[in-house]
Amino acid sequence: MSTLALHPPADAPRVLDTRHRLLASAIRLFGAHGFDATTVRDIVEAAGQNVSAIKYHFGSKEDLFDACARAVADRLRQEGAGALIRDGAWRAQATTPAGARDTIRAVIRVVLQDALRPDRADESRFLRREIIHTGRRADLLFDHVLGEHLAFMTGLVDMAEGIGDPTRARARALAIILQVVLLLSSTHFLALGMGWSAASDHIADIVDAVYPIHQPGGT
Amino acid sequence: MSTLALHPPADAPRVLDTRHRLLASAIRLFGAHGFDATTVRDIVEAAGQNVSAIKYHFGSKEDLFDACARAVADRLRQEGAGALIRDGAWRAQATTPAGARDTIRAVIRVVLQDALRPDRADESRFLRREIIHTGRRADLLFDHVLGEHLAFMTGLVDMAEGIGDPTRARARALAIILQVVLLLSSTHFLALGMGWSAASDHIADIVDAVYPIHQPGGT
DNA sequence: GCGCGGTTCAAACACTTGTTTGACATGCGA
DNA sequence: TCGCATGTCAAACAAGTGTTTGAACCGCGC
Repeated sequence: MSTLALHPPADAPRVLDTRHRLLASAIRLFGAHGFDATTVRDIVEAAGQNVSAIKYHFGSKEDLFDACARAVADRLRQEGAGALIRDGAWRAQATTPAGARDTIRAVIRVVLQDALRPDRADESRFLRREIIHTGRRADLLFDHVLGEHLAFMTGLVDMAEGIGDPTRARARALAIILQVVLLLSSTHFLALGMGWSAASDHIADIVDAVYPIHQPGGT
Repeated sequence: MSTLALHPPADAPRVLDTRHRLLASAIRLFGAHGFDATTVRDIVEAAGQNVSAIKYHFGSKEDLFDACARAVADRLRQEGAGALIRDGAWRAQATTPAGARDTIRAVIRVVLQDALRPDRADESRFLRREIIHTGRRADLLFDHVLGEHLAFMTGLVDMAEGIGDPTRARARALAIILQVVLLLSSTHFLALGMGWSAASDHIADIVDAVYPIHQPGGT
């Protein structure tokens, strides 16, 4: 069972364990199938709990979903790609266009690897589904997670491509991020179009597709 | 009411009219909210019909959805961007890297405009949702619509960027197509990230973001 | 042991879902 | 006009949904 993620409670009073098991199961199932297609009975069964535990601990199915969104935002911000992005080392090597280009490719690679880590896959999928599907808490996840990525990528793209115009740089950064988000999520499309069964086997290829070394302009 | 799309029946026996109204409403609602979130009562109410009309004319909700997928595939293949792509004129100007780059941008622009046409918006949204969400007939729509786009774009990208390797060119083309698909669909994300309320107002900006003139390699 | 707040449980509730039913309306040839 | 196939309709059905209920259980201070 892979429900052990999400702050494994060390001291763990019984009630906290129940809450965490419910949250982990809900994040996994909401992320995999969406809000409507996930039933509260699926969630409690996966967590080994009773239906009424949701009302008792969270209030309702919607409240549970909100708690999932907040938990995902907190975790990805503190431990996920967000933390890597805030690492100052990236900016040091992005002071020239060529350096910024290498940095963009490195960042994309790190984000891909991080999103595919088994202990982050559930939260990452939840985030992507909210973004792609415009879920009910997409705004929260954008404010707490994606917004930071977008600002960071905007600076890199501006330097790498010498854009100058902030709006254009921002749009370009958004397009790059959306590519990563969708390429990670549309596994069926990757299989149909490329014959790739798992994105994790083709991280380098995806980096090349999203931000190629050989640019349209030359070689 | 905008349910008048999709082969407005000229001769129109009563039964065909009913079928078409149901199909049009179903495509619109399935595309807007997805299979699970759309109820048969929503569909028949929008079409001004009775619940049992679905069983009588299509068999079941799933069969109705299949009919929608086939109708969307047929229409977009014959009249949508697919027909534009098969136009031989594109290839004539794509015999040099610079010409191919211009062609790619022109194709993206045409695809965007076509997808946003009021009389194609419903089918386009249905297609995008199936692709993004890996719906139950994503394979059919890929085979009949997207596959053609991918092959066409692969050739253009290969020429434009001098890639050579067919797999890399295909992956790059896939990434470009997915960008367009997602940028068209994630209106909420466009609003949060860019402050753009409607994609139709920013087609030129989106083309620049997906396939910029100024390339990473230099200005 | 006793009582009590916090927690869990099986069962039931109210509602929506896709589907089915049987009656009714319509058009058309004999 | 009759018979009949074709469409349509309101009503009901069975299953699944989120939610609520009231009793039982647990751990702890007294």
